[in-house]
Amino acid sequence: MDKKRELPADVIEIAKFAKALSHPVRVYILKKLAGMNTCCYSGNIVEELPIGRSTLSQHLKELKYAGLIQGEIEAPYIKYCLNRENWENLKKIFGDFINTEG
Amino acid sequence: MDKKRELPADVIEIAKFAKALSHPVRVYILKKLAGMNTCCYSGNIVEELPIGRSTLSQHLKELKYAGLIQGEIEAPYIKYCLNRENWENLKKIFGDFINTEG
DNA sequence: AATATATTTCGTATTTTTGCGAAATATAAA
DNA sequence: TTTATATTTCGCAAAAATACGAAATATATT
Repeated sequence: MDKKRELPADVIEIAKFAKALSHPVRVYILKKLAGMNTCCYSGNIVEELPIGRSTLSQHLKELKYAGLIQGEIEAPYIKYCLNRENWENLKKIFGDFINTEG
Repeated sequence: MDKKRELPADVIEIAKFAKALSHPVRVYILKKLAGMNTCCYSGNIVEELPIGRSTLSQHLKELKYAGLIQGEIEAPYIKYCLNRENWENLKKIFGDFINTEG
């Protein structure tokens, strides 16, 4: 029987990505960006959702922090795109997790 | 351009499952249960992790609430097992999500 | 330089999550 | 029936997440 220990790194990584996906607004944004093979603007997203601009901004910030999206200035807009590299990483991590087998 | 609307049901469902996975202790438990093709006891889990018994109990409660595990009394223990049906559901939901394409 | 537009940051309030120890519960064993 | 064991629930405190409007920032246009 294993003794008390820290949680394994892969488990922590799964939880970190899951946390980024734990709010429907963030899932919506990621799904949109992964679905369109293009990018989008904060202003367009906020028109589709029942939240304010500053709230959206916070969700975008969290997705940036998780490395899942990136913003590029295209003044006066900011164009948000999926971070393909980390998105692939998330796919791998989650793919492995849901295929956990005995 | 779409007008402000509620978030789609599938997006909400993804976020709900992601929330259940947003804490490493809960990921650890699910991974363990999905990996072993068997069940386990609260007492065995708590010995492996750096958290107290009542804290673990709360995490188990959340996983139960999310429908991902179920407990069966096997006095004086409680045997926790994966809820295979909902686990399959999570696999499908997440599988579809990570395969979101343009 | 002044104005208009898009977005973020700040300050704040509310709610939710996380964690713990003590007490309660339930049941097996003596 | 008493005692011991496993787990949960309760009560609480601290931290994090969520949301908003007002103000700040940055930059294009006039």
